[in-house]
Amino acid sequence: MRLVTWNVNSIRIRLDNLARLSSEARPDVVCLQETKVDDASFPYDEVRDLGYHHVAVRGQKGYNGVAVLSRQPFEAEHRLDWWGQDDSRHLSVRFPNAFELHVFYVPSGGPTPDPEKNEKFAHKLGFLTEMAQWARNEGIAGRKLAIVGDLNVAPLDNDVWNHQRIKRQVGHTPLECEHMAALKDAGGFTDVGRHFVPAEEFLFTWWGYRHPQSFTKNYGWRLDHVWVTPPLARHLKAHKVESDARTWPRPSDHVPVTVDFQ
DNA sequence: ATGGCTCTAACATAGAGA
Repeated sequence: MRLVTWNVNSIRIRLDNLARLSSEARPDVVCLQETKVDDASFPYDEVRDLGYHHVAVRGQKGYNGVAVLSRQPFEAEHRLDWWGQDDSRHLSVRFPNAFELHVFYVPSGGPTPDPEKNEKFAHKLGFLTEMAQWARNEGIAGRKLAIVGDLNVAPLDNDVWNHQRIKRQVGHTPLECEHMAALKDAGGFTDVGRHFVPAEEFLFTWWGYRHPQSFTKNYGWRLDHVWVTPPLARHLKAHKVESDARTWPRPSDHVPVTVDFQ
């Protein structure tokens, strides 16, 4: 089966791009972040027309929002709150006789990498800390499970285009990278991107809008992740960052990440 | 140090993204 995670930066604006991805990559399951739409206004008919008849959404007006689109049915759906906030940053589903899938949209963290001065950064660190506690307390490492989504941290040196320049910026600070390492350890996770692409090579999933040449100059970051527990890691088959999607008309600043399981 | 650009809400411009 083929799984995709993608921060679409508004599902309603990105429907044509979703249709193109659906046609070209033929994913079985699509996990979305930043849908930016409340559940009543979600474009159910449009995604059903693409073949995704089983849909779980957790959205809100204007901000955040996650969703799972699937060609096959899933059994159960859960929503967890983090940092005491019901703000549409997590949704999970269970595929029968297969695995649990948890979709996350981790807070971006605001501009200043200091939790004393910036409540958004404190929120981000608290969110990542609670994820690690959850992974440990719930025995995640022993379950057949994947966490996917925009984790908003580029954890390794070659997950950004210039480590020395960016290591003081939110999303790539040593403190955030330590929180990611603790989460990875707590769940016994395999970082699927780095399972297939050596840490010596650049690997990016996000190119900002603000620099018009960011994609052509490859000023990228790896913010979007698929992490799997040991029982699921045995089934990994392939991985691809769909970088071409950044050149499509009206692109999201994030591109889809595809993982194949056998 | 700041802004670049894109999206939403809502109707001019401000907030958020990272």
